[in-house]
Amino acid sequence: MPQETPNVGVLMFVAYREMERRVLDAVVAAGYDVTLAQARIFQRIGPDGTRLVELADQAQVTKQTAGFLVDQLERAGFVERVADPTDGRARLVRIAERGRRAGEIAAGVVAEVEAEWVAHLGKRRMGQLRDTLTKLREITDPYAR
Amino acid sequence: MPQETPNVGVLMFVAYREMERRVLDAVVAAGYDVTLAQARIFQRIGPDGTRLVELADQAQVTKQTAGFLVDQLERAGFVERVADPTDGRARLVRIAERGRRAGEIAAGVVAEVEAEWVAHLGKRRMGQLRDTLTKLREITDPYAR
DNA sequence: CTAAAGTAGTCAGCGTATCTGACTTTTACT
DNA sequence: AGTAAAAGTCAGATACGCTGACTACTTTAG
Repeated sequence: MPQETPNVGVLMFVAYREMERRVLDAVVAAGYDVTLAQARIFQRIGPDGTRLVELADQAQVTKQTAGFLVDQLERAGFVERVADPTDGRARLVRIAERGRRAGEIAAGVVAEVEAEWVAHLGKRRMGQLRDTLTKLREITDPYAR
Repeated sequence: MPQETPNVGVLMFVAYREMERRVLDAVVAAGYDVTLAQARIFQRIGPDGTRLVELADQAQVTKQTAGFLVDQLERAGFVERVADPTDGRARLVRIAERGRRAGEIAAGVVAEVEAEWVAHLGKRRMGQLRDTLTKLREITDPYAR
């Protein structure tokens, strides 16, 4: 679909990609050696831990892939696996201390990039953008929390 | 960066991913066997053909990776390589007949998904979204055409 | 007008990410 | 109790993407 005026999806991709690149670069530069795929999984872990299959669904990869990435994150000390008290089959992937520190750096960069966007778009349009995307999520994200 | 209220980047990713998945599924279902990575390159090819390095830059992969994917697209008959008349070092990747047909299917699905978004958001907000993202592209896409 | 520097693209080798399919263990339903 | 479903793992295969090194052509500077 070659086009001079990219569709809305592509426009979102471009901006997203910029955010992702900036965040990952900063986290890696801070000495937390994490890959893009690992970060995409890590990002989805909830405050009380999340099951592997849920992470897989949300990141849109198979559970095998998610398991593979969680293995790496665990070996690097970013996450830990604990038994799920409510279901003997399941285990919860939880953010560990080192992961928390890396997450804080990431959050800082996210705030920084968003501030740049506000500076370029203006506060009003940035607010609209966030609201519209949140609304759009209702029909595009089956795993909306 | 686990969070209940995802940042704007993640929100864009979710919607983008939905669009991408829908388009790719439709194209593959129509018998055009193309992978995600191939589609991301293909999508960037301009109407008069585009150089490999440009495709690589825009898709944010190395030129080797882009070359690898263009090889596959060429073998499958989606694109063709022609010499660049203005520069003997370069060749232009151009969309071939089969690619054009696949691109038409993709464009149809894009229109369909966008129509769903308009139905959910309203015409006004969809217009704002497009405008805002286009504006945002000024600072997030160094390769904006 | 030639030497140096830069750009387009390819080749080779490697590691990461992702998939499909098959299996184990534990729930949940009837 | 007995079967179906769900969570997770194991094994094997493929696709993707990277770095480094190379060739060929073009541009620039002296």
